[in-house]
Amino acid sequence: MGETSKPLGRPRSEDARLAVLHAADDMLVEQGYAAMTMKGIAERAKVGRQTVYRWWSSKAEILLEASAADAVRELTLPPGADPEADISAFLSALSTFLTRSDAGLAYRALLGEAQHDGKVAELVRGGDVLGEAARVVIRRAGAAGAFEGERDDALVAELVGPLVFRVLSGGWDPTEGELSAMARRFLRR
Amino acid sequence: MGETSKPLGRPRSEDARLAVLHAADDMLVEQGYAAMTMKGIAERAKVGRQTVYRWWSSKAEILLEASAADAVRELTLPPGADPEADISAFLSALSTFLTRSDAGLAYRALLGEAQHDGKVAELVRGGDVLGEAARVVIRRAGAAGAFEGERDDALVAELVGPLVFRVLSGGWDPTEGELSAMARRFLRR
DNA sequence: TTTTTTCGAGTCAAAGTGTCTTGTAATTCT
DNA sequence: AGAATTACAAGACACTTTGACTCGAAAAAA
Repeated sequence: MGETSKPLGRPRSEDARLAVLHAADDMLVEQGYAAMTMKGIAERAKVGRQTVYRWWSSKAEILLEASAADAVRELTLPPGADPEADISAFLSALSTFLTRSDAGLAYRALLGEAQHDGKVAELVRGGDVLGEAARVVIRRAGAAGAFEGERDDALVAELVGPLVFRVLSGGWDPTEGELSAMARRFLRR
Repeated sequence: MGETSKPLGRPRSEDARLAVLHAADDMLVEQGYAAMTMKGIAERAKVGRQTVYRWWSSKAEILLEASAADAVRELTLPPGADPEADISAFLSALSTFLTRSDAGLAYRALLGEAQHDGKVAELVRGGDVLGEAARVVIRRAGAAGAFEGERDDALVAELVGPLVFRVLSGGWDPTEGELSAMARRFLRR
């Protein structure tokens, strides 16, 4: 059962796939989420409209695929010297991601859309980008045995919740000092 | 300069205003944010389309006005017996607000929209409903002198951030036990 | 009574939606 | 080689929303 036979017919065009992904990313950055349309993406990517609808059913899906890989890359860091430096570096990366990176812009757009679109909510729940990255850092900091008997999700929320909340609700751009204060507070618990 | 003379012309109809607000609220609950349209709201409120556009420029603005008052009411609680009970009760109210109340549904929709619409972002920043309510509770708990020299915004984010993050990113519905654990953690810092 | 502003109702062009059609290209199966 | 299958770009199609606009009527101050 290891090998699936090659599917019939003309294979999917990787060129077309990438063109759509890049067009979506560019349009989000240049014109904003509201101005993004399926029609506009198809035209910009020089791709048939049906080709877009065949593989994605909404602009949210396109955006998710376009940004997920970048998000993971930007939030995956080498281990720091000590737990405080490690956590602090992660919060700093998260802050930059949320406020400055294209992928972060897409993440916020998606999280936003998830609040009033059930399908997007499932997508976001499924590809839990932030959570994955945060868990790695938390485990590293807790290797010595702290955080015993605490739910993973609760810890993730404790770590990223305050920062994410401030960015989402106010467009706040934190200083390094505030970030390391947050890191210290998280570790003393 | 205390008194402004009465404006000329036909006064704004309070009936029309309320009809629009109620129509928007009902449509959000019954059909969801995506299905809400300016046209639909006007028709349901039995109001001219121009009347809607004259006073509000987007469905987000209507929703904000429709839910702001309710939100404040639902999140304003009588003081509790002790700080822990007080904070715990607030988190419980916040959780119910976010996951079950109509106004909370509107709040999440607005916070979502703010992520990809600058105008909505300013509206949300301006009418900082959650922050106002949280500050009251925090001040009450800190009356004895805790939390000295800490920025208000930081404290608000510490208190509500983890809960809000979990609801926004996963539609999570917390138990009473988890809420009081969060309250205790917030007070021991 | 005149002026000013709002009211409900509706028209209109522009744009997006998602499906469908047409003709062509790429790949596997017989 | 030829048939079957699937993807491709281009665009037609009916439907909907948008936001500016027009119309005549109504409500209040000057």
